Amino acid sequence: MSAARSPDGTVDAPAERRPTLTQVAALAGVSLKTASRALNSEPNVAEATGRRVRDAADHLGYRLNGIARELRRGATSALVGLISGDLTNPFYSAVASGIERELRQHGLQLVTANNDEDAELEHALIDAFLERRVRALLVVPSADRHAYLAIEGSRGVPFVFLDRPPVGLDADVVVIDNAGGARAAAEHLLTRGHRRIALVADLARMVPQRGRIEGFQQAMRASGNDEWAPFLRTDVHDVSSAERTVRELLALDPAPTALFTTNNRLTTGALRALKEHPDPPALIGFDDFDLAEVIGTTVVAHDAVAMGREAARLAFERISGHSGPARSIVISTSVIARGSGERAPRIGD
Amino acid sequence: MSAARSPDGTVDAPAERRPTLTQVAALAGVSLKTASRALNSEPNVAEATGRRVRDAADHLGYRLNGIARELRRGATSALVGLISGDLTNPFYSAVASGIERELRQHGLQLVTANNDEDAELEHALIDAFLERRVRALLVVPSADRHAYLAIEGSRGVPFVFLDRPPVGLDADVVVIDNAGGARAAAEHLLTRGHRRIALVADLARMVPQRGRIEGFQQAMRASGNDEWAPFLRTDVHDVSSAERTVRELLALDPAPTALFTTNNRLTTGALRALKEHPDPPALIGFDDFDLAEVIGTTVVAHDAVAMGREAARLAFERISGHSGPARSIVISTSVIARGSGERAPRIGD
DNA sequence: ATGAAAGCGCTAACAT
DNA sequence: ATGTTAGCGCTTTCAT
Repeated sequence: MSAARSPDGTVDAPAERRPTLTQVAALAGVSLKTASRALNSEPNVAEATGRRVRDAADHLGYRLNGIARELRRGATSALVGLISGDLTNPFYSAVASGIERELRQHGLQLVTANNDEDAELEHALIDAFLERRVRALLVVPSADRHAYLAIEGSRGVPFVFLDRPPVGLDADVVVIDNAGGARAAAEHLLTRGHRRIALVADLARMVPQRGRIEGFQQAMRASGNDEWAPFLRTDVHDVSSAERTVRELLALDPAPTALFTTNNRLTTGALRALKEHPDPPALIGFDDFDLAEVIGTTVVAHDAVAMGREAARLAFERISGHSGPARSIVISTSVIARGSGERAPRIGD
Repeated sequence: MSAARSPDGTVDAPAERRPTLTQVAALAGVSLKTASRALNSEPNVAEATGRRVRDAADHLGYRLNGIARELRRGATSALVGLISGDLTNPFYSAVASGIERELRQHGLQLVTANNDEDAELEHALIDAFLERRVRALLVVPSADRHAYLAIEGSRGVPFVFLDRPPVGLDADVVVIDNAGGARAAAEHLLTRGHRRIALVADLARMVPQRGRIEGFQQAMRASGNDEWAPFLRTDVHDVSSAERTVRELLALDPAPTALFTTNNRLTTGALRALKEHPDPPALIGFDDFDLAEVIGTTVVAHDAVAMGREAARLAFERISGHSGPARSIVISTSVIARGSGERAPRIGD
């Protein structure tokens, strides 16, 4: 090995040029092509020749250059891109994990990027990924329009949209049964006698949120209940504003007897507001979370890892040549009763 | 635009070859190099010429080929690799998020891979990333030896290790003050009068775990307390075995009056075991978590996002040519009292 | 079983 | 302001 470190522990200056296959071949005393064959385990290399080439490569610290290989083989990488919101949100990281595990089965590598929930940045990231010739692109979209991607789809870069359908583009999509889950949550509360039910929702312009709001409203309408209307709050986007919103709701007179929060962030905020409340309202949250069982929070659960896995599966089928109409997979939901959603309204409420 | 979809919504078969810069140049009636200049916003292109080239590119659905560019520019990508455990663990996703945000400042892109806590897979992933000519490699190592990477470091691919120092290799590293945090937690419990303190730790072969165990033991020794010894449990690796272990500890006679769990998974398990316990022991957990405030769990907190950010910073400095001795950054910890760690032992205990 | 030549798509260096 | 030539490091094609 050449000097990786000086005796004093100093890491040497970089910038040595990496050895090339030509150098390996020269050192081994064979032609370029023979060296290539040996290092790629191709047939028709004599045992002894192969050994010589591998020794030379080890000696030089040689590694095949994936960039040159990919260029020669058709300028398409083994990378699949994922563009989503911040991975500290457990929903996105669960999705990413599901994708990653599925891709690995097929020797593909996940590249992630955070769109910061910004449409312009998202567009730029998509461009960057396409320049880098990703094999497929998975997007949890923030942007409102994706028609500009149509020509890419036709060139063999499959797109799969997660959580939110694309706008102006007909592509594979994996979504949650938002309306169904919200309807089930609403019915769960109605069945226990609640009428003044507050709905705390995130940005109403986002399609999944709209689905959850509409599912909730459908259930209310179907039951002939309209006492929820004064307690509708939308465009609550982070934990602290959710906490504030819930405090305000509980200060009303009459106050709601139950809450439905439409994602994990808002549920966290609600739990903060309800902490140490002497007589907390019933609560159901969309999205399951790690400690829900410990806290006793009733949730609308769904399998975010499966969502990622299915999306990766769809993408891989397209990569493998599947063509045909755009497909749509719906991830089902289920209400998991853990106590908070089963609290009845007080007598007379 | 050429047919992206047929009238029936069918996505057409892929495999059309992508247009090249040569074709764009031909269509625009300029030379290859002029087209290159125009699309890269280089100087010395006439306004009108630039427009013509861009129109031609749009018309053909052309995108620069990042692979060819990177080959020509020196076979080094704009990618930085991260190899860590599963991103559904909030610790890893927080680290990834910190890295991602820092890299973005410098136009670098994060590529993630999950080592599944397996040393062989980790080695293979490192090889794959190096073949792909990543600019830097960030590793939360699982493997026991990294000496084989020394020659890479000398070739200008900077390595930064997170959470666990590399073995047999002198490279930049960012770690948590494990011993200090554990010592503080132990003292916190000792101060409140606890003597029979249980320690529930993950795999003892992992360096961060060893640091936490040793910090705890140091504090015990310093206080002259040795009643903790029967309650030491290590190699508890997942939520359900942590739950089981804590149940077993509490069934002992005498039972411990306090617990210290050495990471977020184990704390979750302990919380499950303690749920609905009539007289729970005191509890402090290493790693903060979202709902700790709601549940009232005292923790040893540290900034995992900052850890990622610092690691990315170190890597970027090396990419930018910094050479010099390997550096080591220690992320500090603090005990956040939220109730569970302040419960005193029962009188007489 | 091995080798020579061509070229993937682009940018750098050097004209003009 | 634009064009020409060479070549990044590899794999492919076609010899031998």
